[in-house]
Amino acid sequence: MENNDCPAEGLLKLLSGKWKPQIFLLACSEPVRFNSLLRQLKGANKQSIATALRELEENDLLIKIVVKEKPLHIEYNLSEKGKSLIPIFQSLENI
Amino acid sequence: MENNDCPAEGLLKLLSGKWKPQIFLLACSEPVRFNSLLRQLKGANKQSIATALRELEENDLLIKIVVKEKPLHIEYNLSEKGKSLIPIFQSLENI
DNA sequence: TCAATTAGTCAAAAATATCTGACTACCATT
DNA sequence: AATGGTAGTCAGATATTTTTGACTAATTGA
Repeated sequence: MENNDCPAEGLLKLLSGKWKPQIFLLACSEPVRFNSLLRQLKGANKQSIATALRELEENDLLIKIVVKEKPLHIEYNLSEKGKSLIPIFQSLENI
Repeated sequence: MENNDCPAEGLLKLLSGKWKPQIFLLACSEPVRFNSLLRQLKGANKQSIATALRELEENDLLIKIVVKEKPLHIEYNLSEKGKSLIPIFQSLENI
């Protein structure tokens, strides 16, 4: 079922979910967190956010980090691969 | 239901369908046609191709042209907006 | 100790997207 | 007149995505 004819298709699919573009955008400015996203993204639900974060992490756009501080929590940081997408997204905005 | 927070989201959604990336890729090298796509894209069906072409046209990535030649037919050409996406797609390929 | 916050999982329902098969309509060839 | 190619449309079925609500489990603050 794999189709590698279109080289950009993988990236496109990866960012095509209902919430992923917004999560990615937020992750561009600062590390994102599960419950925080749930509050920020109006209309989103746990399941969808969990799935989006997992898939973004599996595809190395985000890096999951357990922060051992005050209120022990988990952060998702933009990876180097993720950062390399930023200028591409910016050029998309002006079309 | 509209969400304009993420400026690249529209483009992303527009190219997120099952067949659109492949159709767009083909349209980059030459004008595409309905029945021709139906033969080239293994597993695709009329309905999906018709929908993809319509949406790509509605969003000004493709331009529908009735060619009044030998076997009267319809061509979908890449628009200027569509052409401006090519370098962006190329940069996506190398990530 | 109780309540809230953290970050989830799970199964089932609802909403979307895609596919199938039948049908239309025009034109050209046999 | 029948066949095949052009480019679709339509309704209904199937498949995929997303949502809902209940639940878990560890940590924190009062």
